[in-house]
Amino acid sequence: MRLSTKGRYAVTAMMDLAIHEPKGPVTLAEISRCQSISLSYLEQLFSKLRRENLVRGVRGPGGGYRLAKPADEISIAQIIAAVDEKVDSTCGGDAGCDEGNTCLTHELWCGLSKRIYEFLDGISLKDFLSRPAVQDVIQRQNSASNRPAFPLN
Amino acid sequence: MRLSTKGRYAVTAMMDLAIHEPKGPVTLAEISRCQSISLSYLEQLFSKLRRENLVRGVRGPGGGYRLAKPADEISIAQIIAAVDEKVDSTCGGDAGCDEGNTCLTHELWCGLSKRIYEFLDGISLKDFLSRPAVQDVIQRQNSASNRPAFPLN
DNA sequence: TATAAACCAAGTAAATTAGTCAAGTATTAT
DNA sequence: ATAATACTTGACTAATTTACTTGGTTTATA
Repeated sequence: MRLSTKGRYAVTAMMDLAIHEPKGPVTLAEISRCQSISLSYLEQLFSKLRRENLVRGVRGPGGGYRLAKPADEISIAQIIAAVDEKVDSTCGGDAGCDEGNTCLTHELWCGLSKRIYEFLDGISLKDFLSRPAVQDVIQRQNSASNRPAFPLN
Repeated sequence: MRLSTKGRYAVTAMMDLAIHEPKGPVTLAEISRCQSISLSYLEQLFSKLRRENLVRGVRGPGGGYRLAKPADEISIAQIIAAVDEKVDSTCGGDAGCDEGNTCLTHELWCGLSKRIYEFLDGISLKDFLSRPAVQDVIQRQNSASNRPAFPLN
């Protein structure tokens, strides 16, 4: 488990999708504009998210991306794991330490790493949707058309 | 909060210190050899750990590093925060999104980030010391002299 | 058919991580 | 005192990862 800006981008983008879910697909161009991330970088991230079956692309005009499953089946851990290259990390085994203490600390780290994963796996996108502030946004979007007639490009 | 190999190095090195605490100071050279991390890189990391008052250097022959406080007062979060440069990360505020949804997702991320920190702050080095496998090592080191008469350099 | 979107791939720039080198300073054993 | 040990600091380099760029191709809608 690894935690960097890359993972943050992916998670916030997924939150965006989750929030807009009732409204329909969200385009990467919108996310790019809103979150100030380059479009092509988003494309790369979403290509990985798609490969892990977390999002589904809808092609053509009016298309975009939406969640591939219900928000309560998508955990933060899944999102981060999807975009991070798995650097299998520890316990190469070739260290050759005096007393085997080496692999003891490695083992301890693995244990910690596992706990972090489990922690993040216990938090789903739906947990965010339940926040009052988010609910407000969803309400607003359902009640009125928010697409401006002349979108700024 | 950020989680990378850098933080892992710091945490495993600190585990090492905690395990050897009863025996006395641990030299960076030993950690370098055992964990296959370059000595100078360790020096950089430990310089940061010392600045945050997590370790204490003992100079002169027979010297090394030891924990600056009891193992139950040092959390994983503290260690990782010490070696990571704080990239204050989110909510630059200059994005200028249509409906303020931007800062909503940022806010959600900040909430998550805080929860991760709290989680890691709830895990102390002492938690590792309580593991049976670690206790064995400490026992072995207390009972017999482990320093070889002719250390390999 | 024109357009708006996802999709794809190769390459580049910037940032971070990791390691190296070198010249110190402090401490202790002898 | 002196030498050995070990920490301290800074500047520099290489490798890796992150982020972005460019230039396309498909696909679906209108």
